[in-house]
Amino acid sequence: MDTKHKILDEALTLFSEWGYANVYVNDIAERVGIKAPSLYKHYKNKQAIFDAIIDEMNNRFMEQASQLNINGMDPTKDADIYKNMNEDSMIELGKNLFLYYLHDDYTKRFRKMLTIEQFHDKDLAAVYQSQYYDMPLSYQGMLLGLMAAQGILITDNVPIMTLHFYAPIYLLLTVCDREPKREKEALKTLEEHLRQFDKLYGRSIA
Amino acid sequence: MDTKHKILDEALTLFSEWGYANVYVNDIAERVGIKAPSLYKHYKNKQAIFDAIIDEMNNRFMEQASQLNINGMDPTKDADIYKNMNEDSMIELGKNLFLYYLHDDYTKRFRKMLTIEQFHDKDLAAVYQSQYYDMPLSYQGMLLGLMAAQGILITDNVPIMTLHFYAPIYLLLTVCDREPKREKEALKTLEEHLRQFDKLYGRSIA
DNA sequence: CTTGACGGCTAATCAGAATTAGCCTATAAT
DNA sequence: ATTATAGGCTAATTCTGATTAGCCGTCAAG
Repeated sequence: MDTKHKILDEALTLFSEWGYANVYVNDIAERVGIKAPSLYKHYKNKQAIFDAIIDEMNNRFMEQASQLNINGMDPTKDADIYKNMNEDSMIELGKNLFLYYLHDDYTKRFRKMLTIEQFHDKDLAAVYQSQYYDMPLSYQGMLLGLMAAQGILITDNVPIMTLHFYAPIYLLLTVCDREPKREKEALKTLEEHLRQFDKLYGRSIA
Repeated sequence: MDTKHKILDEALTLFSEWGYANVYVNDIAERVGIKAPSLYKHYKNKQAIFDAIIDEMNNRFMEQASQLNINGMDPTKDADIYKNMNEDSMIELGKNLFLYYLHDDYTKRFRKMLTIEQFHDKDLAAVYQSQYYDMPLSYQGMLLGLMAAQGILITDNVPIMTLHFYAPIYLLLTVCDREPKREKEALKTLEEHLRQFDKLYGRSIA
């Protein structure tokens, strides 16, 4: 990886753990394996490093969103993927979602950084809201809605059902971000949550 | 309020919005209405202010916990309070919990500060975990468990039912912390969540 | 071969924020 | 009345961390 990019990478790691203000350009340089002044050959200043990270994130999220939209717009694609959905699809969806959020290194660091910086930056708050509230609810709402349409799940209120699906996942995620050692426990709880969710909304109860 | 305490109060306000490192002793002093050096008549240094806030919080939480414990230990007290519980009790419990967390000024500021500082301080992470995961689940688990014992709620897994009750409340709380303007929307969602929860677990379904 | 851009380094410099020194006033206890 | 203390102020001082200056080696393009 070229230095310029390694700087962003290491900076993100540090920012996500300590917050912007607690990280010194020196720390970043050290991890990159150069001296602090050399950073300035690549970025105008510390703030520019932060901004570049945000930019990169925006790009990634934009890609991600456009992909979702394309699928959302194209019923054949959806049908293709979800034509043989069943109860297990839902459980898979939950587990995959959780594990992706939890283990994807970039996502994880970015989420933690957002968590730390959200309150003093409106834009970051908005990004957080979008990534961890609005988009998950609407995207998963679409999937669960499909399942409901097929009678796999039963409800008269898809958004709230989606909330019931997602909120525990989110809560467990924050637990693991805070104390990774609780991951095993969280995974067990996740399993139980999904099984119970299936009992509550699955056709088994009808 | 005496100066010494006002310092803690204003510092907490600032820390909860900007994080420890982004707040200057000058800012605190200004809000208190004194000059920065005067702060040092009350606290050894900036860190001591932070520590005093944590101390105060520990005391409050300890009190709170001991009260819960006393109730938990004393079945007559519980019976007294919860003998005529019904579906509405559960809805009340949810709304009160949410509104208390959301509007209690001290709680709110402290929660936001914890959110910001949690990742670089094991102790704070533990406090957060306790206050917003373990304790709510165990305390509400007790209450919902009582309701289940009385047949008001039906489940074979009280902990997961409690998670289903609490996780959406927590998620909506974080939404409001981030963007208070979404409070109305969140309250509406909360209502729907609780009604749906009642449908899913209440005896109406049995 | 030689030159200029790139990216590294050391040694300043700058800026800003925490903290200390030392003084002053009010007040409460002797 | 005297004095000790609490708590405020202004004016340093100190510390720390970001940034700049200026030097140097490498290497690719001409």
